[in-house]
Amino acid sequence: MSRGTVSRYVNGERYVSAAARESIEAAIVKVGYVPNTAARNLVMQRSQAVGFIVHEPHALFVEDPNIGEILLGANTALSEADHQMVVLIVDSERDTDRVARYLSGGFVDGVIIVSARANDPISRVVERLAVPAAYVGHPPGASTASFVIIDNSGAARAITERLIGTGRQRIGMIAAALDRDSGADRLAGFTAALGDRFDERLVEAVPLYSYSAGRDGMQALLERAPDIDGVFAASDAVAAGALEALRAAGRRVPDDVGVVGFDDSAWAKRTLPALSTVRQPAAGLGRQAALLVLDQIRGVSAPNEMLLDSAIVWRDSA
Amino acid sequence: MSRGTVSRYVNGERYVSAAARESIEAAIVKVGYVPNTAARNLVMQRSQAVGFIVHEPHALFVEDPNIGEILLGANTALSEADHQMVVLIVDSERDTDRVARYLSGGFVDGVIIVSARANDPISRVVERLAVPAAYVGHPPGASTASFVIIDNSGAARAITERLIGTGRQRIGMIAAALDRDSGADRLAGFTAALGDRFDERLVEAVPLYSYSAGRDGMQALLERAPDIDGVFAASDAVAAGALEALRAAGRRVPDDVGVVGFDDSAWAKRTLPALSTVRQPAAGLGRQAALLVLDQIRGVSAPNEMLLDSAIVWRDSA
DNA sequence: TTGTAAGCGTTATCAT
DNA sequence: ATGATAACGCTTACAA
Repeated sequence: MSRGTVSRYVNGERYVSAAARESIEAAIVKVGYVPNTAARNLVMQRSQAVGFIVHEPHALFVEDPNIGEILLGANTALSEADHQMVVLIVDSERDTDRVARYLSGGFVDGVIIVSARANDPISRVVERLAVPAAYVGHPPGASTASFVIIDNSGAARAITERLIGTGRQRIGMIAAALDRDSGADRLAGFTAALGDRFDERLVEAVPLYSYSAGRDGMQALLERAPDIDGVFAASDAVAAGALEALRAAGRRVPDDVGVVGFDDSAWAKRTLPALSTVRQPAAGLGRQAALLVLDQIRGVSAPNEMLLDSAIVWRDSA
Repeated sequence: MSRGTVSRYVNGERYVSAAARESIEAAIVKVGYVPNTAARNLVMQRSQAVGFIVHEPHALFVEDPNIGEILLGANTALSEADHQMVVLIVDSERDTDRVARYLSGGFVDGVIIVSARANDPISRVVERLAVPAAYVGHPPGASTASFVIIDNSGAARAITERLIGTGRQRIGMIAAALDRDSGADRLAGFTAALGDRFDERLVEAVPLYSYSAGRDGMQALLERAPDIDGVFAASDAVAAGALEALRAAGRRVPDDVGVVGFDDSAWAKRTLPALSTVRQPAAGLGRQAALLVLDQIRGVSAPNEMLLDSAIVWRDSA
């Protein structure tokens, strides 16, 4: 039998006689044949794989439960579409170059990108190669890629308003990651909610959505404005850190100061007191991003955008 | 110029004249040429990529900081060796099959496997294909692969002994993941440390290294043995859950009951009180696993094993 | 120093 | 229903 026949058999096409089928099966076990997908990809010009690019600062990747959730959501959707998700971690300059080469190598038919920053080299490569792409969050620059977002600004505004509603007078914010749209938008929502009452001395900007940044930020806020009685932390991890600083300073939560977070991640239910926060559909973000790339890969649709709902969860911290 | 010359230029070999170099460079920018790595791999028979296979129950992948740390450690080492790390997530039956196909496709030159369970289909594929492999933890079955471990049993024994040393009389354990070597070994160490004083009614087995499993396990233990005054939780997440149950039951930690964990993950420093625990060199495990596969890929050495040190960290919970 | 040509393991298009 | 044969985009002798 010829390679052609074997190929047909392996791909389950019709027109393979029982006799051929049998001898092929025998040969396969005898030789221990496994199809070489790389060769197939070369001729097929597709890989049935989608990259998931994570470009987070070290600490955050480890402690942010959101990204794990997004990852799993994306994997589920890709798996259902019989695509392999390969996650690529960008943790250094070298990584950037290598990942760029990987993408041009035709190893993936599309990519999902989380937390890209303005002027991200990876984004530029993706755009130049015209690889189907979907961002979780706003794409940097004037990209033509798809993206999924939540209304960070609106949600921040809503939760701040509820904080106001509980009678807090001196409300501050620990703003994080202002170089990303999510961070900037949350601050914008906070500002909008406060209106006239906004006092810039009550906002402390920290670099990362991290526990330690939250602790430090709260400390700074307490020094600058000891009369603070409410704080919106840009994420649950930040809020958890703030809680520690508050505790160290002898302030009771929510009695002396109310605090609210953002994400409804694993942190939220496990801090003491449990956090009032914004629920973010992390797995849904991943899933939708996956569906958006798949659409582009299939040529079904042009790049598209999508807004997912978030909701306020009221617990004990405010 | 011919393909051959271009190939030589691209791979930075010698014997390329200045004239040729120039016209090639011009052509490259003009056409926007990017090498197709898939084609190169096909002829070279290697991919310069190493798979990192994660096969964790859903919840754990999201909330276990260890795995993130291992991932990052491995990525650093692979990156230094100019290899692309691709992480493959196994979260369903379909995933298993797809990942197996991916491996046979020649997309990776080797694999790092975390938390494989006995009789793992992925492990069988890896073995059959004779892909260079390194496990973090003991490989299941009589594998010929490399692996990196810590002395789970010895560390468990040591921390239990220190718990005894603080005068606790009724010491129990929340044992987790007994179907994995790490879980089983920690229980063995605990048992050994207690010797005659071991009371099987004081150990509660839970399925996962998770917060909720810890909460439930502690509850069960409190019901069965209200006089318990010390507990070794199989991981920090489990310990954190146990702390919640203890708090709910009105027990003070460490006054009424001392608790110790395992891992020294992000949990440990952030629970109240902070956890006494075993420090596990998570990033180091990842790094060493990477080096072990790289060695095999280069044919430098046969499969090998490696033991990394752990240490006890004494904080406030016991 | 450069060009030529074989070959990597598949799929796809033809004849047969 | 099956066998040739030409791609796919690259590396690598070997010849020029």
